[in-house]
Amino acid sequence: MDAKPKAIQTTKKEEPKPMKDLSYNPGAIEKKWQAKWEADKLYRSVIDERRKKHYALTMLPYPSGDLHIGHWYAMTPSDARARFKRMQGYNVLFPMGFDAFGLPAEGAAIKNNIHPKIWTYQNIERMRAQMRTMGAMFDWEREAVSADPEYYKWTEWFFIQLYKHGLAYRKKATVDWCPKDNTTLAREQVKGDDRVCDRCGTPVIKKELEQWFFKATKYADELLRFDGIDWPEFIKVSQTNWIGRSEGASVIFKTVPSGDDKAGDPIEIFTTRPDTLWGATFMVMSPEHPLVEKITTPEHAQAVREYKAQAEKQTDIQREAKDKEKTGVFTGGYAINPVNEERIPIWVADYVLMSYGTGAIMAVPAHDERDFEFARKFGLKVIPVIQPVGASHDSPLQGDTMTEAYPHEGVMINSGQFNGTPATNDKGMANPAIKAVTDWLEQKGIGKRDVNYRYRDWLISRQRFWGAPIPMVYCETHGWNPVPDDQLPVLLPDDIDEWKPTGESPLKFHPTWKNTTCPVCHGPATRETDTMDTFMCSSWYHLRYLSPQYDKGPFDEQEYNYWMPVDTYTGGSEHATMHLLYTRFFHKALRDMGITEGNEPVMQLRNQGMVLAEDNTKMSKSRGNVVAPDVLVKKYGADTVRAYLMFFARWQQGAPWDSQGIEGSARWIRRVWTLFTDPQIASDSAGAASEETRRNLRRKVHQTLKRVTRDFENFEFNTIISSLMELMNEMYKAREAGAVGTDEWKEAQEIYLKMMAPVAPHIAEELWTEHFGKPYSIHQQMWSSVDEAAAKDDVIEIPVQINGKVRDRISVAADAGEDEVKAAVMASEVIQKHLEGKEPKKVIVVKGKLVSLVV
RNA sequence: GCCGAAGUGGCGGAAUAGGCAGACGCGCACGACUCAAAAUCGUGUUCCCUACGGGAAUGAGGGUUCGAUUCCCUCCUUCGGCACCA
Repeated sequence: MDAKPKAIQTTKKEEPKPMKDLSYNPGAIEKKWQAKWEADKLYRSVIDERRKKHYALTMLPYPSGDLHIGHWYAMTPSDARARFKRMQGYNVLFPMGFDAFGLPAEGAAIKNNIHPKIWTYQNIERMRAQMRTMGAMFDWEREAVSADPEYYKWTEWFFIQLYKHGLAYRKKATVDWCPKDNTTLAREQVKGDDRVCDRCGTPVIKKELEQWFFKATKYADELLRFDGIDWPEFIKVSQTNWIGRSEGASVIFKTVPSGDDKAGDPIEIFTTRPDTLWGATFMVMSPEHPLVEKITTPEHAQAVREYKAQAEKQTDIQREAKDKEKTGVFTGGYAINPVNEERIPIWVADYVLMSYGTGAIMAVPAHDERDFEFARKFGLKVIPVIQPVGASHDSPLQGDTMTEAYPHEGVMINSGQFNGTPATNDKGMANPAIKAVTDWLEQKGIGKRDVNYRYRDWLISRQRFWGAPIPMVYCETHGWNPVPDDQLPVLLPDDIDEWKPTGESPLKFHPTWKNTTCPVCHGPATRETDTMDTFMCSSWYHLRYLSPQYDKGPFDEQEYNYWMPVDTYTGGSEHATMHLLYTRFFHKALRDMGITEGNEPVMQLRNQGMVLAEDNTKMSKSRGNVVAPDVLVKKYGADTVRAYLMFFARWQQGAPWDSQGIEGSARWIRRVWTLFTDPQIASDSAGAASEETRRNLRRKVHQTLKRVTRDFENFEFNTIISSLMELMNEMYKAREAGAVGTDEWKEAQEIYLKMMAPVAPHIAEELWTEHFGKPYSIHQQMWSSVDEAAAKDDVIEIPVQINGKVRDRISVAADAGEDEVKAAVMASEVIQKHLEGKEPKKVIVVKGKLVSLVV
């Protein structure tokens, strides 16, 4: 039959009827569905006690102005997983908001003379619109913006709660100061060897200032425990390193009285090696140690004064440089080693830091590299007290001839009744020598078990405008008092016009803002003009999402009880020791104040990697290598951008962008479209498929479903896409074999679209609803379950190895018994050829996997 | 120096209970369609050799095993955390 005349005839007759547009037009489809989903409140999450909840959280962005590809990389795979969870039947909460306080807004204020609030809210509006193009299932009714007064009212309230519970306090301290951002920083926000500001990369300097702190160190031990939470190993390790717990003992050394007013002040030291006490041949104090002056004898006063002065002048980087030669001066004073009554000299040296331990140490040169270097330079005594095992006969350690310290395991010597006790490389009380000596010290009352941390309290004062005000008031007579709750929030003024950074908060220079009355006596008082670290705002945003309009408290308890804790949290790993540590501290502090429950806010944490530029460097505006998602969405559609971001790298690792690579994902989306919409397919040899074709199709579908389900669970997005591509390729082949129209084909289509829905929500909806006429919405469908029987292979091809080398492949029934398989192997000509008539010594049959012959 | 993660084709990567290394995609090559190009479709693509066959290969070396990308030991490289922290 000739089809051509017929076709011409049809066209003529049916001309008035417009042809359905069958080409894939992502721009139109995506806009259409985004509008409908929003109008229908498809992604509104409300408490439903009958269903299991799933709180999926992704880190909220700073409204810097434009959504970049990194935001997409963080958010769209997280969205896909949240969608998957939803299809699995969970009641999913997936909120979004803005971390809206922060420095760049002030930078813009200075540059463009625009109020930070205006700049910030303009950016938020722009980014919201950009985010809508992602087609994510954000519940916008739960949006929270940390710069909204309704939000920061509660940030202030939390501060007051912490203050009232003794967890917020003010003290004068040597603090880190960024000279570019003109503000103090928390220790976590100073990074790297060169101690630079985390935000701007400028090296920080030290300043002596009175600031507000949160008592995070109270939770040091608890923060080291990660019980019951599924967090990446390296985040836990980073936090553990940061907290830096070391176990040891504190010991009190009495000083030798040598003048009228120096009647033997005791000096406390901390050591992790109390087992080496007998080897302590001198003491070293930090130049800042308060007892230095008292201990120093008149003859040494001049030298000590000079040394202190030069130490003060040096920066931390100079002082803490590891290759720096040791310096120090003798004070003229002596201490008594409490374990053997030896008189030992007391020195001052800057290698001992006032900020750690007690600012004074016992020096054991034989077993500590730093002390050894110091002792050799200044000719101080070296007494070994740990002898390496085995070395004792031929070359025992000797104080005079040692060339380096011996900080390793051995046996105690020169240590009285402890001689012979084995000292291992174990730290703390796991070391028998340390344990024995510490127990003895406690018995004798000389010292006690002690623990020291690197971790410091969180400095939260910032000398900046655009942050939540610290709600404290100072009165000459009543000191510091919190602003009464009914006066919260302390609002930021709109009428500010001087932004120049001066090193003090712009609020200080506002003519009236700081003037208020004392909450106690109602007399004149002044407000704190510093604002809070923005990490304070982000420590609790996951709670504000629960009820952003709630005004009786920071959150609605009912919402809390249903949704918390966060089930999965996704975001960048650069926050390992900042936000992710602060938020844990915050939750524990709130728990102790009776505000939250449970020990941890976040159960499962996963970090995405970074999308690098095509030249393998970090994307930056100055390099001009930034990939703009808006342009990509316009060219390919959001579904393709989403798919490519999930496909192009291991999500938790990241990779350089590849502008050609995205074509592969675009092709996949288009080929799916064609496969499901091409009218030719429906007519071509439909229904003629053999039993085998249909069985194979169904098997592939269920095998894919199994893998995709598993990979979604494990955040392995790249293999989800490749499995879907593979199945699509199979379906094209099945189409050629006439599978279209069969029950297996229909099932394949349905499962395919459901698997695709979390990845590419728009095209999946369009095909599901418009082309197959299935009930709207695909995003409210249940995830299909795997038919294990269908997924099972019935005939498998297995390799046959001879001495570990694959020589042939044979086809056997999947459930074939060992004898059957063996027979099939022996029947192979190739195998017989390789055996050369020999009988295999051993035949290993691994069911369903392979056969291995040993000759 | 201590702690952690990772090293697989030209590239991103797959192989998730020790069992066919290189799935899927990019790129490249060839072919079909086209006047031509793009798009699309098809075929091939780890390396080496005397090439319908054979050998080597998952950072390097060793070990366990019939069999190791996978487990164990030593080392190298890259990335991240800590570091004069007593």
